[in-house]
Parts: sequence; C-alpha cells; structure tokens
Amino acid sequence: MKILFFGTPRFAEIILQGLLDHHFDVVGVVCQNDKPAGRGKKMKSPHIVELAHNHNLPVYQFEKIREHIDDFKAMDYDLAVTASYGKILPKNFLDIKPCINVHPSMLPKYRGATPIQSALLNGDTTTGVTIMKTEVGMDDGDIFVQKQVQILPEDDYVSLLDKLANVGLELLVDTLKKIENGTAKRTPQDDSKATFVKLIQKEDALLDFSCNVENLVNKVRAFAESPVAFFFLGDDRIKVYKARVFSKETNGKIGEILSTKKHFLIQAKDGVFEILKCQSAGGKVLDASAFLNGYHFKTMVEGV
RNA sequence: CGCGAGGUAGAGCAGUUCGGAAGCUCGCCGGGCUCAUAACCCGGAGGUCACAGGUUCAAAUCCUGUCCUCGCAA
Repeated sequence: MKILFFGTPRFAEIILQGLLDHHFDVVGVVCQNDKPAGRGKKMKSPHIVELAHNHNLPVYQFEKIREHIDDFKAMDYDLAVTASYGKILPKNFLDIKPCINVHPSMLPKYRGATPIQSALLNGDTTTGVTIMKTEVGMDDGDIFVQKQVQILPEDDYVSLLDKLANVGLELLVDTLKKIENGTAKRTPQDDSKATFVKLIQKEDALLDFSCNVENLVNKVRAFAESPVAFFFLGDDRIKVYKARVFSKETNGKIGEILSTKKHFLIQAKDGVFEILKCQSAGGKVLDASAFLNGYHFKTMVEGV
C-alpha cells in the first residue's frame, strides 16, 4: 500500500518517522511552503523536509492544493495520511483517493487547529488521539479508533504533543494494517457533542493576574512552545516558560510581586503564581533563581 | 542588507556616557553561631572583560573588523 503523507510540524514528523520505522511504503511528503523565519527573514523549510530528504522521499509544497489536482491524480499512491498538515484539503482532492487523519483529541471534542493547547488551557486531566477518515468538514469524518491519554500536572505542550504523537502513531499503524487486510471498521461521530477550538492569537498568551492561578499556569503549559506566555515588568516583556501554583493565599494585591528572593512569586486572583523559568528580552531562558540574581526591579514592589 | 538587545568569575548582572587598581547578587570551599534552616556572621578560591587588530603613558571602556547568543517582526 503506497502512502502519500501530509504533515508539517513536529507532530507530523514523529508520525512520519514512525511510519518509516515500521517500513510502510511512503511515496512522498506534502507539507507547507517555506516561510521567512528568524532574524534576517531568511526562507526556512519546515523541519520535516530534512527528514524526507534523508529518506529520499519527494517533497511537495503546494500553495493551493486545488490547483494541483492533476498532479495528485498523476501520482502513484493508494492512501493519503494527514497529520497536522495545516491546510484544509478540498473535496476534489479527497475524491481522488481515500484519506485518513491523525487528530490529537478525543473527537468530536476539540475539532480544529489547537486541540492540544485547548486541553491544557482547560486544565483537562485526560485527552486522546483519534484516527479518522478525512472529510470536507473540519475533523468530522468517521472514526476508526481512538485512545485516551492521561495529562499529568507537569505536562506542557511539548511533552503532551510527544505523548499524543506516539500514541497516534501506534493507532495509525494498527489502522493501516486493518485497512490493508480489509478489516477496518469505522463509526460516525456524534456531531451534537462536537466542540471547536480556534487558532491562537499572540495576545492570548498575555498573563492577566486577575485570573485564577490555575488558569495562568495552564496558559504557561499550553503555550510553552509558542507563542509562550508573557507579562510586563515595567517596560520589560518577560516570557514565562514554566510556572506552578505556589499557594492559595490571597494576602497581596493582584499583580503584586510577593518575593524576588529564591522564589519569584506574583499574587493572582485566588492564589500565588510562581515563575520557575522565564526570559527577558535579549536574554536566555533562565531558572527563576538565576533571573532574580541579576534582574533590576526598579519600579516594582519587593516583599518578603 | 527588516527593527533591536547582548557577550565581564561556575550562574545571573553592574561598570562603558566622560579611558586611570575587576565589582554586585547567588553558587562553591573553610570556619563560626543556632534545637534547627532556603537563616545569619567571618574568611577564601575563582576573570585572557567573546576574538583580532588599531589609538594611547594607560583600554572592559574609544575606533575598525570577525564570531556567537537572544527579543521583536514576518
């Protein structure tokens, strides 16, 4: 069975690597276009391109799929597999050959672009992965199989994505084998229970200390890779990579810095928020203790 | 040539404007105090001030070039 793989970010990379490790016959990789990235606006390929090249797989980066329908018709493949490709596939493409998708949530919950972040933001303790048929609608195709995954308190976007991708791979391999031997079954989703999650805006990552501490910590977890939760210390924009709930005390004023010694504590609405890893503009990502050693708190109130 | 910040002790930073003895906080080592401590006190080790060249009686500091790190934007 010849597989045409669609995927762009790390989640897709893990799945693709796994398919290759399991010796599936991947005949090509379709991913998003190169984009200008980093300082100096140099064009940069998605990381998955390197993986594809290492295995001598042809890479296709089409601006619009619908303008390349004939190209796809000319390709020799039996099944398209998508894993966070990043673009919506049009009907005339899906009509060519069957297509299945790996989605990191327990569908019909969290249809859309940001299921992993959403689970973390909402403080869920479980999520999952679904293998489904790709249809025109957003993540609404029939389900082949799905599996729950625990979310640990210490999980963030990076670690959870890793877990979900690996479980997704396992389910995908299983499903592909069943499709090959004709034993694959699928059941429709219950659309009435569907929920949708939107794209993340940069401003979503701003930490508002008048929120509950758990929400703040969940933001840090959900946005750990990008765009990274942040707040302003005077004029300095501080990115927070790791944080936790320090206590449920509410003795300080909201937004007040309660300690800059050993612990970096800020009063939130219903508890104390502790920053464990952060970064100021121009600096590296530091443990809170290192950050506190040299940072000059000018206008902020110090306590303890 | 998109905009900007930075490289000084193991870590994080000040010092650079205006050249004139290498500093701070933390960590580390040793000692003291304490029932005890992420506490406090005393002492100590640890630096080619990113690299190269230039100016100068004298350069972390001024000039030129190179390398590296990071924030924004996309």
